Amino acid sequence: MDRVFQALSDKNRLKILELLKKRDMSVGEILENFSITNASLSHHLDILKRVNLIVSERKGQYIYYSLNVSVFEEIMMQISKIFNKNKK
Amino acid sequence: MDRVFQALSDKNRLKILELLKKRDMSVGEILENFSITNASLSHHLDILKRVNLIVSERKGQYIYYSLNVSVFEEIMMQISKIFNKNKK
DNA sequence: TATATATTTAGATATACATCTAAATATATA
DNA sequence: TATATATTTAGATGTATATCTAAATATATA
Repeated sequence: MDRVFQALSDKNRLKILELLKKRDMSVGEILENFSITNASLSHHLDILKRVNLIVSERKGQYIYYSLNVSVFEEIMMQISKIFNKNKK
Repeated sequence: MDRVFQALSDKNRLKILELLKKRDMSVGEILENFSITNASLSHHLDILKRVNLIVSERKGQYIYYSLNVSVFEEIMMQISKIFNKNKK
């Protein structure tokens, strides 16, 4: 769980999630919103992918990224567990 | 928001929250559950306090820490925002 | 095969972070 | 005033992280 929070603890990665909230995007499209290199962006995408916050799918030359909404419930539950007093 | 996630991204700090979920504890009581120095623990408590995840209250010689449940709703809402597609 | 898109690798740099030790400071109690 | 509890400060160390440049690799398309 700490690795998920770690993945969420960077402004640029939160911004990536914000972008993907609106619509699925290719790496190039995502990149337009940042002033970092594609190598750095790939690194951030890798981190988000490793903890299952995003998923990728190739479409022709492009690789499209999207939010992995299915992991959302799990994260909410974990956080809920942390704060729910009087419960195991 | 990234600062909250940053605060949550350390195993020891998550463990502190786990402990305080069960009951309020003094620093000494918390410390018994770790093998770090009191200086390091104070540092972690400071980080959690700065983002309002915990609050402290002096009782005589002791200072008791407890979860700040009121911030819970806010965090859940923020995370919900990140993942809720089709919504601003 | 050449080009476009993306990832990966390697090495470099700078910053942040977790931890320690040791000492100083602060507050409350005996 | 001496002791207990906790925080803070300062300096040190080691590791992790974000970023870069440059090059290599992979996949798909023209």
